[in-house]
Amino acid sequence: MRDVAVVARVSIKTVSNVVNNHPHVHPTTRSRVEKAITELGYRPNFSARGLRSGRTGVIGLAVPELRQNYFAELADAVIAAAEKRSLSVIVGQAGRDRQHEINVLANGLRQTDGLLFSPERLGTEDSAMLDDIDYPLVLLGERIFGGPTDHVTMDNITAARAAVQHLAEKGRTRIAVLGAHPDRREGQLRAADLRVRGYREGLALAELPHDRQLERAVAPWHQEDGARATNELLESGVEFDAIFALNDTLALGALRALGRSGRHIPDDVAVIGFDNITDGRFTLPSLSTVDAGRDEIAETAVAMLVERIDWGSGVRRPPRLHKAHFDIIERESTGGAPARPIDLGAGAK
Amino acid sequence: MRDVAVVARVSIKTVSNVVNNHPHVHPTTRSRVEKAITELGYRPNFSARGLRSGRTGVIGLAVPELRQNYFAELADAVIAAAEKRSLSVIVGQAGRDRQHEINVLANGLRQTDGLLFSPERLGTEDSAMLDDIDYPLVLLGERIFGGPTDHVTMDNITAARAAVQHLAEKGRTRIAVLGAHPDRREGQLRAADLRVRGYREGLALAELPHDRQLERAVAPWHQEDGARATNELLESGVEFDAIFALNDTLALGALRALGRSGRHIPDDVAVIGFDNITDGRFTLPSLSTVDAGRDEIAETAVAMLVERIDWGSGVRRPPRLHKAHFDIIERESTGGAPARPIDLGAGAK
DNA sequence: GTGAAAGCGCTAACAG
DNA sequence: CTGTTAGCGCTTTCAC
Repeated sequence: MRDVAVVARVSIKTVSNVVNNHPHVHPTTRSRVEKAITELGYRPNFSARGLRSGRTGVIGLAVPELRQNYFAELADAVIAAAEKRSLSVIVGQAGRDRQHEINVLANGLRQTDGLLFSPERLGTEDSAMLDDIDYPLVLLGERIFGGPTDHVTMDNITAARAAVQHLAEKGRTRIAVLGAHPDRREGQLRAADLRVRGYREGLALAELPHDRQLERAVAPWHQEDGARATNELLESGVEFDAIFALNDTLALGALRALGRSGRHIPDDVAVIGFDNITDGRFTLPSLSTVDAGRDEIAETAVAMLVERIDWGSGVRRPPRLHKAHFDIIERESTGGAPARPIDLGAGAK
Repeated sequence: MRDVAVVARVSIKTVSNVVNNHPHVHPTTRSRVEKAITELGYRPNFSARGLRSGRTGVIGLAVPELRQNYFAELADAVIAAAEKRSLSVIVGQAGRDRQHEINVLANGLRQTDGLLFSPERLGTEDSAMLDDIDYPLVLLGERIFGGPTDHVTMDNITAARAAVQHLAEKGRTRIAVLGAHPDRREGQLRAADLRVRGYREGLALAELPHDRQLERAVAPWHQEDGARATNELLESGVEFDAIFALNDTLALGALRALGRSGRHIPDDVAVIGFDNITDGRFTLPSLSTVDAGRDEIAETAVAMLVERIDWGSGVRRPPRLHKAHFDIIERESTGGAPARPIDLGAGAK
């Protein structure tokens, strides 16, 4: 910067003004400085800028694993939302073990102004940690009650209820659920627990009996786990005519297992997932699902985080909760018609 | 840091030594400093450290779009490889338009020590840009000849040839290829162009005729594009008994379109993709594919980038090229047996 | 409109 | 083993 100043025969301050698009710089001076900048190939040092301003212009996003399509799409949306605000995003994967998540939550991601955190293994028992957080934080996807932290999530219970109701309206009476958490304890509020609760409420509303055998614990929520759980369900001999998978990835596994077992979807078994990942549009049959408002979640979360950052650590602000809208997307796996024109195969009857 | 020093009654330097795990610090002093650190909740400022050292400890990864599963899995692998070296990763999505890619390439990602760049829209005509790059850069996934830049890629031609040979060995003679680049010009070396070249070579080796009508231009490489192209192929009336999709995502779209048209896979049409994304293991039928060595690519690329960073901008080092190993993965879509035990459905015949 | 000087938090160099 | 000093590149006063 000093070199630029020398070449342009101005002071360092003026160079700074030009770089930061400050008003009140004489056009002639400005162009002279700009010329010097290109000439010397000058590029501002953001570390230094950050040192001065206390801001890095970078936010962190911690997800369990990017290879789960939902989180990849979420990251996509978060990065896009951040870019609109000239922020970049450091992405961390913390879901592989609990300790890793604890470390991330305790320290944030280095070099960032704040963190969007989507926990996988932390639960209500860890909510005490939240009191010690001294950096801007917004939690995604789950509600840990009583915490002092902003949350962006959706109404898991109501959405799950709606999914079950959708199946019930299709005349299904033996609805299995895939993805309950293996060690379910009272008071937990993981997405899995909330959705199972919604499932039960949905059954009750539809006046369907609740059969424990139809509640299948599955973790993690990968495709192979969905396939395995479906196979177990088939082998168990329990009757069922629908599956509600607690996320789309599980549902894709279920689709495969059902297909291989010779079951017809949706005639023998209807399937609905949760998340509305892109893949679900192009399976055969295409996958009905709950659209969980991913883009709204990303946009809101980034906006909230930016506000927290701008407020600084001075005033304590009350925690906020945003619940994104959801939608039931009916596709072929629950009897919906194929979408036109793209995913309707030629010659389809 | 000064506060910590005061509380621990040592100098700032000693605090620094403790924080950086320097040797030659008296255990007593160390513990006193550590106590002060927790007491005050001190956390080092990485901007300042970066300012001093000229390093940020952050690398950039620019991919076209994270929502394409291949890139999500690549990002996953890159982040994991970076974490092993205590680096974090800023992920940018630059593939939406060409100008965006040019900007990223020209400037790198701010706040980073170097960039891993997987271009989507840039081609050989842009290779001149590479001469002006003044930061550590490693290109992923495509070879732009003659550049001064490190590349990590795979042998697209040979791999594509092997895929075609695999189909030929299965007795297929009318092999369509999905995903050729729409404006194909000579001298281009995009993955699409190289793979088409491999396709042609594979046909020649198998002594199969080359039919231009079986070469389908498709862009971008999303599932819907694969489905659409397959429908067009079906409607065109051209005979074919196999599809080689230039990536798995296209192949998934093809699987759906073929299924809806009533074609049986692999009996009527065999399908092979490219990339070995996780989804391909759980479709019905599961998808044969070319494993493109994603993890090897990520690991090598990060290692190369770290070397470039360590070398500094002083000496000009010659560009390096690493080609990852590839494998043909035979699954059901080309007649392979289902994998045991997970994705074999119960009751499968 | 522009310049001069101070200082953000840290580490490297050197001294003790 | 520990302390002192200087300076990384930038922005922010405050003068002019």
